[in-house]
Amino acid sequence: MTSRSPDPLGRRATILDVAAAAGVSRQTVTRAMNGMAGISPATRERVQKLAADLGYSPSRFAKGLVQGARISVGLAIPDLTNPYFPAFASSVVEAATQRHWNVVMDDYGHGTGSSLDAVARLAPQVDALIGYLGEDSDDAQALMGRRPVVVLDYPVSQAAGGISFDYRHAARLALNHLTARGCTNIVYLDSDQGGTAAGRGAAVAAMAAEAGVSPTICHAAPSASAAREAIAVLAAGSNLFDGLLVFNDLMAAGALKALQDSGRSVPGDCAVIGMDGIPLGELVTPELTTLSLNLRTVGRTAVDLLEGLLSGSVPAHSKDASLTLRHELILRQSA
Amino acid sequence: MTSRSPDPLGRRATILDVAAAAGVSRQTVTRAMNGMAGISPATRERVQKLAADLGYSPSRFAKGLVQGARISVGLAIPDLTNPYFPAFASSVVEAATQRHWNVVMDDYGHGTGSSLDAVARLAPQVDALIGYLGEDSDDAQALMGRRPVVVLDYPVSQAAGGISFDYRHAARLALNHLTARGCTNIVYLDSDQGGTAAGRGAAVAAMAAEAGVSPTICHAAPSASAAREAIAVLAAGSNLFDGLLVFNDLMAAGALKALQDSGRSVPGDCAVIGMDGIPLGELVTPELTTLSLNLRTVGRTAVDLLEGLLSGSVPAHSKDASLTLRHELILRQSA
DNA sequence: GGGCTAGACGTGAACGTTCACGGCGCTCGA
DNA sequence: TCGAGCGCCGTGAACGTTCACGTCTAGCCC
Repeated sequence: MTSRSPDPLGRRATILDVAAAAGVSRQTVTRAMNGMAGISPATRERVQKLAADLGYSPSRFAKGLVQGARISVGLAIPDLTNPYFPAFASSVVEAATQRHWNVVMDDYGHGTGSSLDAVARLAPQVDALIGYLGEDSDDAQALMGRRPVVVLDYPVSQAAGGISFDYRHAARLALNHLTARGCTNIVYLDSDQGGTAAGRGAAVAAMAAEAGVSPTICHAAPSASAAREAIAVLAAGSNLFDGLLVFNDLMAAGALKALQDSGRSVPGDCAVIGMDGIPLGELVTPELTTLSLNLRTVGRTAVDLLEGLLSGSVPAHSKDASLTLRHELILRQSA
Repeated sequence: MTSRSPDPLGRRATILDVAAAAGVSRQTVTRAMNGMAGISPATRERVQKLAADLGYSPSRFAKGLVQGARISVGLAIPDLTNPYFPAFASSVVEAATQRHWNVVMDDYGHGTGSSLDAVARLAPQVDALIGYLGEDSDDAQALMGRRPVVVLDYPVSQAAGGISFDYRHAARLALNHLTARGCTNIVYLDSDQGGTAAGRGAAVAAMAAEAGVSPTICHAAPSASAAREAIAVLAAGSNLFDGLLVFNDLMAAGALKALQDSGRSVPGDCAVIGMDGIPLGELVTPELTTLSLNLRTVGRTAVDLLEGLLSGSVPAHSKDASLTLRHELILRQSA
C-alpha cells in the first residue's frame, strides 16, 4: 500500500489517493462523495474531509465514460459583439440549462476565422451543435458525423435540422409600410458578407419588384460603425432617399447616427426600419421601428428541435426538421 | 467475431465497431483516424470511409481519460442580456480560443438562480472557472476544490485569484468632471442588487464626501427599462438635479431616455455619466460620456491570470493573484 | 540462403470512475 | 445455538481510447 505523493501539483488526486489516505476502498469513497447508502456517517464525513484536503475532484472523463454523462451542445456564432447573438445565445443557454445540458460557446468572428474553424474546435467536445454557420453547413455536418446539427438562417442541405426565416414576408411588411407612408426613394443597406446576407438581399429585391419599387442597394460590414460611415457617405451625396431599410438593428442604429450627423431628421426626412428586434432598438433616438423576431422563441425553438433530433423523435432531413419563423413589424418612432 | 448491430441509434459506434467492420484492429483504426504513420494508404482510406458510414466519432471521455484532454474553463455570468457581459465574454472566448481552451458558458440570470447554481452546474465539467459571482465566491471555490477560480469585481477571499476595479478612482474622475462642469445637484443611480453594487456605491459615497458634495442616491434594477422608470419618477418630482452618475452604461441609456421623455435636455439641463464603456454608449443620443473599461483587456487579463494559476507560476492567494484595473473617463456628448 | 530492415499490423495495459456483486461481523428471534 | 438478515465495506469488470510494445511478412544485400 504505497501511498502516492499527496499533491505534486501536476497530477490531480484520484479516487485511489483518497481511498489510500482514508484506509478504505474506492467504492467507499464513491459512496461518500455521491451521497449513496451503505456507509456509516462517521466514515462518510472522514472521507469527505480527506477528499477536500487532498483537493480531490472526480475526473469528468472517467465519470462520463462509465455513466454516459450529460449532453453538451456546441454553440457557434459569428460575433458576440453584435447584440443579436448574445440575445440569441441567452435563450439557447436558458433552454439548455433547463434540460441539464451544458453549452460550449465559440465565437468565430474575432480571428478572421470561418465558421468551420469553430466547428472543428467544437466537434470533438460536444454531442450536438447549434450555430449560425453561413454557407459552411455541409462541411460542418461532415465534421460532426452522425451527431445532430441545427443550422440557423441558412437553407438546410446536409445538416440534420435548420431554422430559417421568411424574409420575403419580412421584406413585404417593411416595403408596404414604407410605401404606405409615402416613401418613394428607398435604400436597402445590406451586409457585405455573403452567406446569410444573400437570403435577405434576394428577398428584398424580389418583394421590391413585386411592389413596383426599385430600391438603391448599398453594402457595409455588419457593424454599427461601418453602417454609420456608409450612410454618411450616401447622405453626403445627392441621393435624397426618404426610406431606409437596414440589414439588422445594429447597423440601423449606426445609420440613425449618420442621418442625425448629416442633419436629416428621422422619420421626417427619412423613415428607417431595422431588422431583428434587439433591445437596443428601444434605446436609440428616435426609437427604432423594426422587423422583430422573438429572440427567446428562436433559441428555444432551436433547442427544442435539437432535442427532437437527439431523441430520434424528429428524423434528420425530415419535414419536421426544418422550421421557418416569421418577423413581425414593430412600429416605433423611426418609421 | 460477432459484429455488433450497425446503428441502433441509441448506442454510438465505437472504435471496435469500425475495426470489426474493416477487419482490422483498434490500433489500425486509431492510426487511420488520427493521421498517424505505420498504415498503408489503402487501409487508411478504407477505414476512414467505413468510420464515416458507421457515423463513428471518438468518445471525448475515453480520449480525455487517456490523453488528458484540452482545458475547458467555465464562464459564469449573471446576464447575457446586459451588453456588458457579452462584451466581456467575447474577449474571454477569444483569449481562451488562442490557447486551445474551450469555454463552457452559464448564465445564471434568467432563472432567479444564484451564481452558486451556475457554479454547481459548471464545476463537474470544467478545469477552471472565471466568473462574475457576486458575494458567493467562497462557496464557489469550495465547489471547485483545488481548481483555480478567477473572480471578477469582488474582493477575493477564498478564491484563488481575482480582478477588481478601482471604483474610488472612477468615482473621483466622474465627480470631478461633474463639479468642474458646475453641477451642484448630483444624483447617483445605483443598482439595487447587492454584491458587486456595494463596491461602487461605497466608492461613490466616499469620493463624494471627499469632494464635498452630497449626491442623492437612488436605486433600480440593473436594466435599461428599470432605470428609465426610476429616472422618470425622479424627473417628475421637484428635484432639479443637474448631474447624473449611473451604475452602468445600460442603465445610463435608459436614464437618457427618461430625461428626454421628461423634456430635460442632456447635457444642457443635466449631465449624464455612465460606467463600463460598452459600444452601446456611442449609439444613443446624445452619445454617452462614460467611465470606460477596456473590455478586451479585462477578459484577456482574466484569462492570463487563470493561465498563471493553472500552470502554478502564479500561486493562488498570492499578491500577483489579485489585480486591480482602472476606469478611464471618455468624454462624449452627454457630459 | 541467411540475416537484417522496414513497413504493416496486432495485443496487453493503463487512464479513473461506477456497477454489480460478494463477504464479513453483528444482532435478533425461534 | 444457530441461521437469517442487515449494515458496512471490498473486489472484479466494464466504459472507449491511446501508449508502448510485440509480431509477421516481404524485400534486400552480401
